[in-house]
Amino acid sequence: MPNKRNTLPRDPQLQAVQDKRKAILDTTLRLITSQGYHATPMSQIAREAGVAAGTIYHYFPSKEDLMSQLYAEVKARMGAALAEDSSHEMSYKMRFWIFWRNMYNYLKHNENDFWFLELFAVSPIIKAEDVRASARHYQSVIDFLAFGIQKGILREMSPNLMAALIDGQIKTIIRLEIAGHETITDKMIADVIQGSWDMVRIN
Amino acid sequence: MPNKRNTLPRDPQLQAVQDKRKAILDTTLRLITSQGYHATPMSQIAREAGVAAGTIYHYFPSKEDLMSQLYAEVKARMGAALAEDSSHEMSYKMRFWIFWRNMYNYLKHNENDFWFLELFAVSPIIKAEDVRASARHYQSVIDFLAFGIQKGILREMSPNLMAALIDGQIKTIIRLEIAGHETITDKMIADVIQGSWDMVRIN
DNA sequence: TTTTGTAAACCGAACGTTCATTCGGTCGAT
DNA sequence: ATCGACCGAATGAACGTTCGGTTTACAAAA
Repeated sequence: MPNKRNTLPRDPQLQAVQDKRKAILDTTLRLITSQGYHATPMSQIAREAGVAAGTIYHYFPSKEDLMSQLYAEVKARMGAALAEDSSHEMSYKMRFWIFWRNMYNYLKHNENDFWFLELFAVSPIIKAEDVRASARHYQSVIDFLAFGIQKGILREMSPNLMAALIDGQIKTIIRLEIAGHETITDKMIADVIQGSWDMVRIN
Repeated sequence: MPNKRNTLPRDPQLQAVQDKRKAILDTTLRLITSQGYHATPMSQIAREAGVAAGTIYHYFPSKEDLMSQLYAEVKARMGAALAEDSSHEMSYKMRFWIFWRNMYNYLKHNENDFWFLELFAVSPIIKAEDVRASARHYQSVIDFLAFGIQKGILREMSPNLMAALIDGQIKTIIRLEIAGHETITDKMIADVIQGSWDMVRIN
């Protein structure tokens, strides 16, 4: 592969470029989740990210596109977190349990990511196309559920429906936990995991 | 009770007043759910509701307050729908089933209400105070679940957690159904109800 | 090594638009 | 004659985006 285009740029410059871009994305995530979309002006993002307003437009063509790219990054981060510590050598139930815990732990310890996804799951700002494009990060989970059905471990049910139901349960308990109206004990978490499992497995 | 203040105003006038207020609320609900908050100007609400912009401010002090009042009305509507056709003479499981179906049917046949609640459940526009104030409409459900626990029918679990989990499951399946990516059969609905029931009952 | 060329990164004041809200006034009912 | 309902043009603030100019990075030329 003598193709020169594959040569990586020098480190310091790449780093600097990523720093600004990252600062903008991080600041946007923080402000949007605490203030909402329409209450977060570009000028504030610029100020708190330590860049000029015009600089944002060097990296992102518009506010809307900034949101789309941020959405994609957050989705990718969570997709990566999902697969951790899972191996094909474990029992099926064990792998199910690990997927569940990975998603739960990730969302619980990344509240901004959680709220951002919640906000934009229902918002007309993120286009259906962006949502579809990000779905690929979760294909491994869908495949895992389909495999379980095929092996006769899980009930005959659409894997997408299954995934959505489990996703809903995890997000429900995290919402309660973050809201703080309810103290969530480890036993409650265990109960909900067991509930998820009982919901999809063949009895 | 000779108190004159309890006398109802004459019908035609009251009707007229309610018509404008209702037209504003209905139009707001329709536009917000299809366009989002920040993309729905007061001028458009006024135009499509058939009133002048200034008139909205005769009924609502601000856009934000208009949202709060609309939120309260939608919550109250759904709370009322929940209790229908339920009677203390039925079996516990039957009443559980009816609550579930009532909420499911209501949200499925009132998509605008559903999306509005979804939008504002996570939006900073609706204040925590409004959310808390609307919770009373669902007290009957919480009481019903607490009663089931006390009778030894349901698992020892916080009724609020139970209610949130079931609420989450209903909304999850409706989201899938409205999105249309997944064809939801009656059997799938029955499966999910059964799943909800298995999740909370003592086996 | 030093100078020069140049293109990308960056800045922030300025622009044009849009929006929530106001207000002076009209209308209709009593 | 009075008062609340209602109107819609006007207002002023806030916003997303643009743009002319400055700085920085780096390599080719001297």
